[in-house]
Amino acid sequence: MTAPLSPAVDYLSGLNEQQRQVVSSADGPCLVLAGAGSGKTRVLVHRLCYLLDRGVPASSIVLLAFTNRAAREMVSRVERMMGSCPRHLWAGTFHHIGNIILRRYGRHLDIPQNFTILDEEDSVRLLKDVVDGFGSPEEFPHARKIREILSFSVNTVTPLRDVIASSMPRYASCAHLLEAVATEYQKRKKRLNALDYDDLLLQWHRLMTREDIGRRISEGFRYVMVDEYHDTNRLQSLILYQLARVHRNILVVGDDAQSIFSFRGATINNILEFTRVHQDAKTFTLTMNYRSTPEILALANDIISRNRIQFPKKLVTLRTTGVKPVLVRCSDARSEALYVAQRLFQLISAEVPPSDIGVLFRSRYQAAELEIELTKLRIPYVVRGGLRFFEQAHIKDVIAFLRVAENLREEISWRRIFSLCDGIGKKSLERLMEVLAKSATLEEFAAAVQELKLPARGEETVRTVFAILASIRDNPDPAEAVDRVLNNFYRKYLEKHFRDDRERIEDVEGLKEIASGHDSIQGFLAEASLQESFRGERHAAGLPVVLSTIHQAKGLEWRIVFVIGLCANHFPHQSATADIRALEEERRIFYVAVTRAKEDLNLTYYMRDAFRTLPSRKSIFIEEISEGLVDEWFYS
DNA sequence: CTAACGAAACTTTTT
DNA sequence: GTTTCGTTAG
Ligand SMILES: Nc1ncnc2c1ncn2[C@@H]1O[C@H](COP(=O)(O)OP(=O)(O)OP(=O)(O)O)[C@@H](O)[C@H]1O
Repeated sequence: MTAPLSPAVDYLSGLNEQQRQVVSSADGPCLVLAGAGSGKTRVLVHRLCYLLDRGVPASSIVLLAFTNRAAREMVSRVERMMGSCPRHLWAGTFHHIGNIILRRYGRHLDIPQNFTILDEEDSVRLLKDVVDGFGSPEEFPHARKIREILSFSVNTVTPLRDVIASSMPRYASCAHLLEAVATEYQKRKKRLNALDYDDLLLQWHRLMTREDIGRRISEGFRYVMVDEYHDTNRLQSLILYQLARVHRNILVVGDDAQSIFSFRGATINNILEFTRVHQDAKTFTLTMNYRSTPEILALANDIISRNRIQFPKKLVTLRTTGVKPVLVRCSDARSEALYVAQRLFQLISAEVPPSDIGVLFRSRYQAAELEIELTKLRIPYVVRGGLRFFEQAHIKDVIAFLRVAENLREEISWRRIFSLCDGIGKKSLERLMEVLAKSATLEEFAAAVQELKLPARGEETVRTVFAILASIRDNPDPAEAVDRVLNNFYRKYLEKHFRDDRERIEDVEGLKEIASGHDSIQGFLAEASLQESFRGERHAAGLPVVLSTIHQAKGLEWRIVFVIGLCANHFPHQSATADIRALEEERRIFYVAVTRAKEDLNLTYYMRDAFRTLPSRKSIFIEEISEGLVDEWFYS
C-alpha cells in the first residue's frame, strides 16, 4: 500500500491533546469516558478519517450509533472531511446492522433470507392473539405490558421469571402462564417467518457465538466503534464482545451522566465493566466542554449534582461568558405555547436560521399546543418523537400489502389487509386465516378462498386484493407497488372512512416517494421498520425548527434551546417519582436537555393544567436549582 | 354476518 | 387522540 499524499496529521488538527491521543492511539479495546459536549462524537469522526486515511478499508469498520440519523450524520461529516464518500462502511444502529447480518448469514440459524421485521405494534398484536388463545382466567397483564417484560428480559439477558419477580411482582402469580405465552409467541414468530426488534439482537448474538461463522464475521471487522455506549444494554455488550473477538479493536465512547434508556435495558454497567471484560483496555477521558457557555454549564453541573447514585462530574468550558439561562413562568399550556411561538417568530424575523433553534420536551404530547401556534404563525417545524412516520396506521395498511407479497406466511399483515376489506368481518377473517395456514403459495390461497363462499361484497374486495398482490409479485418495484395499492384499493377506503383522508393520501404519496429510492421491496421494508424518520421530516419546507423529545435529541446541539413543560405533573414523569433510580434517570433526562444548548437556554413551565382541576406547579427539578443560576421571567 | 355508532379506558421515553 | 368494547339495525 502506498503512503497517502495527505498525511494523517490533517485529521489531528482541530483537536485538543486528549482528543488527539484517542484518534491516533485507540488500538485495542478503548473506553472514552467524557461529559456532554466534550467532543466524543467528534473524536469518533476524526478517528474514522484517520483510519480510512491510513488505508483501512471502509468495509472492515463498523460504527454503531444510537439512531440511524446519528450514524448518517457522522458518516456525512467523514465525507465532508475526506472529500469523498466512504463506500461500504458499516454504520447504523445495532438493529440495522443486525438486520443486514441476519439477511446474509441467517441461514446458518435456519432464518430464511426474506424474514419480516415486526415493529412494536405488530408484536403486541401477535402477543394479544396468543394471550386470547390462552383464555385468561385471572388478572393478566395487557399485551403491551407483556411485550415490555419479554423485551426487557431479552435485552438484559435475564430469565423472564427474574424480570417478573424484580420489576413486576404484581404478576408473580401468573409467571408460569407468562412463560407459556412467551414460548408460544416464539413459535408463532417462527411460523410467520418474522423477527421482532429484540430478535435482531438476540439472533445476531446467537450467530456470533457460533464458532465458525461468528469468527468469520468478526474477522471481517477490524475496527468496531460505538457511540453513546452508556445507553447500550447487556445483550448489545455481548454482541460487541463477539464482534471484536478477533481483532480486538473496539472503541466505545460514553457518559454515565447521560444514560436515559434504562427502560429498554440500557445500563452503565457496560461502562463500569468494560476494562474488566476487555483485557488490557485503555481508558481515556476528555475534560473540556466545547459546546456551552459557562452559564449553561453551571446550571447543568448544579442539576446533576442532586443525583446521589451518580459519579460526581463537573463540566468545564473555555467558552467566553454568555447570558444566564432564563426561566419563564406561564399561566397554562396554551400561554406557554404562545410565548415560545412568539419568541421563535421574533428570532426568525431577526434572521436567526430556524435550524439554530431546538425545542425540547419530556413527552410527545407536550408539543401539541405549540404545533398549533406555529402553524398559525406559518413557522415551519418538524416533530421528532412519539409515533414514527412508518408507524402511522394508514402507512402500515399500505405496507402490509408489500409485506405479504414478500412473505406469504406473515399473518399479522394479512389480518390487517382483510380487516380493511368491505364485507369482511370477524368470522370471515378467521376463515380466511384457516385457509391461509393450509396454502403454500399465493395462487393456492387465492384459489382456496374462491371455495369459501364469502359474502358477495367481501368476495369482491378480496379478489381485488389478490389481483394487487399478484401484480406486485410480477413487478416488484416498491414505488409501483405502493401506487397500485393506493389507486386500486386504498384511496377508496380512506375516502370512505376518514374525514382527514386528504392528509392520509398525501402521506401515502410521500411513502411512494420514499419507496422510489429503493429497488427492492425488502430494502424498502427494512427502512420502514428501522428508520426513525418522522412525519414532515422529508419534505419540510426550508429549514424547519426542530421540536423533539429529549430522548430523540441525544447527541445533538442547537445555539438556542427551549425546554418546555417543566411542570411537576409532567416532568419527572408521574410513574417515575416513587423510585429513586427512576427519579434520578428523569433528572439525567433534564440534564441531557440542558446540555444541548450552546448559547441561549430557555426553560418554561406553567401553573394550570387545562384538563385537570388540580393546579400545576414547577417541576422539582426547577425547584431545586441553586440560587442565582437562572433569570426568572413571567409571561401572561 | 357485517357496519356503524357511542361509551369508556387507555395515552413516557425507542429500535 | 386512539383503540376497544357493547349495542343495534340492516
Ligand atoms: N477540539 C475542539 N475544538 C473545537 N470545537 C470542538 C472540539 N471538540 C469538540 N468541539 C465541538 O464541541 C461540540 C460538542 O462536540 P460533540 O458533539 O462531539 O460532543 P459529545 O461529547 O459527543 O457530546 P454529547 O455527549 O452531548 O453527545 C461540537 O460542536 C464540536 O464541534
